[in-house]
Amino acid sequence: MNVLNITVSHKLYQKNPEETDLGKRILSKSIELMEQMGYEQLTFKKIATAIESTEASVYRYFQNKHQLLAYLINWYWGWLEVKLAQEFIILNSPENKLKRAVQLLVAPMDQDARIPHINEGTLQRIVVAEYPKIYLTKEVDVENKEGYFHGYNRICDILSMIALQINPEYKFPHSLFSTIISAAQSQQFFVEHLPRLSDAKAGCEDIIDFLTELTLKTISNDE
Amino acid sequence: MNVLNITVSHKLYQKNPEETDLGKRILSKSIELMEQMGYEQLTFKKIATAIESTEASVYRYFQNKHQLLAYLINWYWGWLEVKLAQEFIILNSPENKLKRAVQLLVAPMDQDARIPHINEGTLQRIVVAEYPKIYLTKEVDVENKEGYFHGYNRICDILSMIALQINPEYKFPHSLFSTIISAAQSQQFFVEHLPRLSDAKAGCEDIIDFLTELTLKTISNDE
DNA sequence: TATTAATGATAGTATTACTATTATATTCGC
DNA sequence: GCGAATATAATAGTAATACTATCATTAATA
Repeated sequence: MNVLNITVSHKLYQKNPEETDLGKRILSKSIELMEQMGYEQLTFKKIATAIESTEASVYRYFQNKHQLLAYLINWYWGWLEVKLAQEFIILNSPENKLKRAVQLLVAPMDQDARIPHINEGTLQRIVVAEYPKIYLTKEVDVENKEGYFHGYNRICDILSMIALQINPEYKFPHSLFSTIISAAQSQQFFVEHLPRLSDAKAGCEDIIDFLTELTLKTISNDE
Repeated sequence: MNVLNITVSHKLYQKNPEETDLGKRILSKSIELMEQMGYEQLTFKKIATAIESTEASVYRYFQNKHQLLAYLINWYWGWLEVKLAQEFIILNSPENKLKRAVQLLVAPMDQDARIPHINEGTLQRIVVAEYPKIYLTKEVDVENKEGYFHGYNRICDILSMIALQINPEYKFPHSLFSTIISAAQSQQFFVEHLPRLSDAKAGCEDIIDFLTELTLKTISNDE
């Protein structure tokens, strides 16, 4: 029994994969394969073969690979929002909340035993490696209306509100946090693959320091 | 006669498109079509038809669409480096250099009449809409060795050096400028397509203000 | 003029991204 | 326990894509 249930907009699937055993196996195997071979190389045929089902069955759950990726990524942001809410219960100052948010964005995720069909750590690596692909398309405006980017928008709103508690005069909180969140992803990628674009050493500490300092200095109102 | 010539690593083409008339027509039409229909929808067949040539001829210049995109984007960074160098001749303070760099990243580009086969403004919009696609692949490590990301690395190095003149103690200059450059692109995209992720109004002024303040506050060493 | 290089014309292949159809197995209301 | 609905499997097929290969033609060049 799932105590916790991340809800993803019904525009992001044809048939809810969380409701059936086959659906969960599709999610589980998609995450595993996408991390291994990358978005481009993954096909519905490969997923189907790996779970001993058929291409047509996978298509009943997701219109196409793009929708599947959007589903997974929205699931991730939904889950991150739940994590943030849990953490914020015991954090009082907005500074500490923002610091913790940065840590959650960058530190490797543990698997949540209540949700065995989603490996959160692997999913996080998928987000790092594939995230911009869901919005850098010509369909972005239509898909935005359908809620494809809802999860990301919400995280960005939440962190913006906290920043405004520190400095109500700050003019660009949404720009700042869309930048911070995207830098959290890309710095992880750069450390591993394009190290000249980062000063961080392997491990997440340097990235956390960089982003925390960037955030707090930027929203401070001392001149 | 080209006074100015942007050099792109020979790993980024099969046959140098700048050296022939057909090559230049391929570049020119690729830029036009990619901006119109987006990277995913573009095919070598469509380029060939549009310039009244053949698919096989386009393949003689570029191995595949990915290499073509990498070529165009490297051309853009090479060209931006030339622009920066020109501007820095008359700018003396590192602060003013960084401010001007941010403006160049975000403000729409004018067409350079000396290079009629490259529309710099259109190319800039391609970079905004497609840039992360060249490194978010499983081939990133191999392609990095082949110099696919050289142009970006160089811009990032140059700006890092300038920042260190302002504050030699700053620990994360490369991380900062890879973040700033990527934010320059993504904020332009968000303003147009995902406005909840930005506070900027249409036009480039707000984005420039946001990025300039972010940069200067972050590298300042007053606490 | 002979040679070479560049391009055009055409054809072909393997893979991908689907759609359609029918058969079988399972579940559910009654 | 039966019929109906639903989910999945099995199979086939199609249009488009991303190439590769071959050969003919044209232009440049020595």
